[in-house]
Amino acid sequence: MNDQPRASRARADLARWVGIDPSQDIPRPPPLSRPRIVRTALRLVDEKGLAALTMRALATELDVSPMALYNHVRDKEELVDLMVDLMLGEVDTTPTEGDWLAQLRALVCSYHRTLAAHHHLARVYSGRVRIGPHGLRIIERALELLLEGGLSPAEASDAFFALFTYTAGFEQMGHIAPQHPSAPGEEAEYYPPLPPEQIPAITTVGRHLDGVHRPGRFEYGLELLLAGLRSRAGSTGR
Amino acid sequence: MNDQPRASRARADLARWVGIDPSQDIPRPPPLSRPRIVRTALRLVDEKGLAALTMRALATELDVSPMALYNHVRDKEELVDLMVDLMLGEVDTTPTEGDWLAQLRALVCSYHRTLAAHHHLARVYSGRVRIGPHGLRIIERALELLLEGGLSPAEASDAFFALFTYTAGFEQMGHIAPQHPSAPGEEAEYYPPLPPEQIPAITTVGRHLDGVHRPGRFEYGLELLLAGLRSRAGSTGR
DNA sequence: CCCATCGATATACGCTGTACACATGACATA
DNA sequence: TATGTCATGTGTACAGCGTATATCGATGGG
Repeated sequence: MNDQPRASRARADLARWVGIDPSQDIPRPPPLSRPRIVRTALRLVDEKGLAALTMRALATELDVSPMALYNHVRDKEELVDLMVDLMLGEVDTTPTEGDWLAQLRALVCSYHRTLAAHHHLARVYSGRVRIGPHGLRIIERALELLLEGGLSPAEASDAFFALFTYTAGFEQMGHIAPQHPSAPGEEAEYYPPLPPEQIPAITTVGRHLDGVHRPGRFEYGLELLLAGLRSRAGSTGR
Repeated sequence: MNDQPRASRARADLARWVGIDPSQDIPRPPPLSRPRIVRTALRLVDEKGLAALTMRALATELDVSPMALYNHVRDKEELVDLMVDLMLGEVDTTPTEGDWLAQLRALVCSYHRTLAAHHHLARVYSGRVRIGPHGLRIIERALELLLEGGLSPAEASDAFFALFTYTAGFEQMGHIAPQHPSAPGEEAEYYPPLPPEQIPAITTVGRHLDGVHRPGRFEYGLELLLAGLRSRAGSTGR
């Protein structure tokens, strides 16, 4: 005996245990592969947060030994890069109707929606990440539209950064809770709360500050940027 | 013997070793305190990067046992929050000359310069961080100026987020190196490089894409946002 | 003078990423 | 059919992490 791989033997044992014929094929999990690893990792992070992404936890999820992952992925950093590019594959870059500005708005909104859908991963998404094919496709599309709008290459580059760093930064910024957390006294405060008269503007704005994710808040900043771009599009650029 | 604390005994031993009178006072390190811990941690991160911030390394830097830190700081997360607020203390919020837009520009630029000066820490700076007194002061000043500009509380809040998430996102975004890293072949590529004809817009823009930190790039996006705000300032808001 | 208290220490635990040596099963070749 | 070869999965081990816990030592008040 002992002539079976561990996994299939375990599956047969399980079959015997629950009382079904172990010789009949228990549906075996699909073989380990780079895409399956990355997909599973992304699902794991989406569901349980970034801290839950552990090589051990991921291996368990895939019913495999931790070190097996390293046959397909150099290290955890590469895994994260691949996850980011997988996520970016969800951004819709197909041309839509409308002028270049409308299409740019659609592109950036799709980018934003994608980051929001994977906000745990978005929090780690920064320039450190290697650009993959999907990221490249997004950049290509954005620059194409900016050039179509008449911007010079230098200005198109600046505009691209403005749009996409705003979007990434927006999704990274969490909740603002300057004073009392929702359950007062539950978490001890590092800082003594300030009386309202010392922060009149904050007091005036009040609840409007709560939460980045108020609907329309992202679009507000985006429209500011796009309006600026429209007004510059005709001019000669730098 | 053994009636001296370890540190001072070690200092006396050192004095004897180098041949000076151990009874005369070797300048003793300042006592451990919360501000000193946070200052040292910030210096450590600035010099060696975020990964170098280890409770053990920080303790060594302070010539103290690792666990001693926990008498002054709840855990590493609180330490980072305190570091962020210490950093934000460098942002200049004093009123300057000029109208509200000019002052807002000055404020955001100071914020940006501060983040750039501590770019390692800036990379971790996100909304998860508790807002401390210095952060609060910056928010207060920004909202004050936006309200002075005639924006409604709701719009002032949106504008605040637009400006500061753009800035934070900008500083978080690192270098873009979609194709070959500077030393080709040095790092293995995850992704096969694409031929230029598949990415014409990127090819056209070319070297302008390199690096977020091109001088003036941050200001370009900032001016887009400010121009949008100016044009909205007169209107009734939402 | 003694004891309480508070800060620093030493030790230890569970967790992480991953290096290394080995096992195994599939396949090319003879 | 027998035999290497090689890719892929396993088991073990290690250094380093944050930090819980117990202990120790100096110091200030009764």
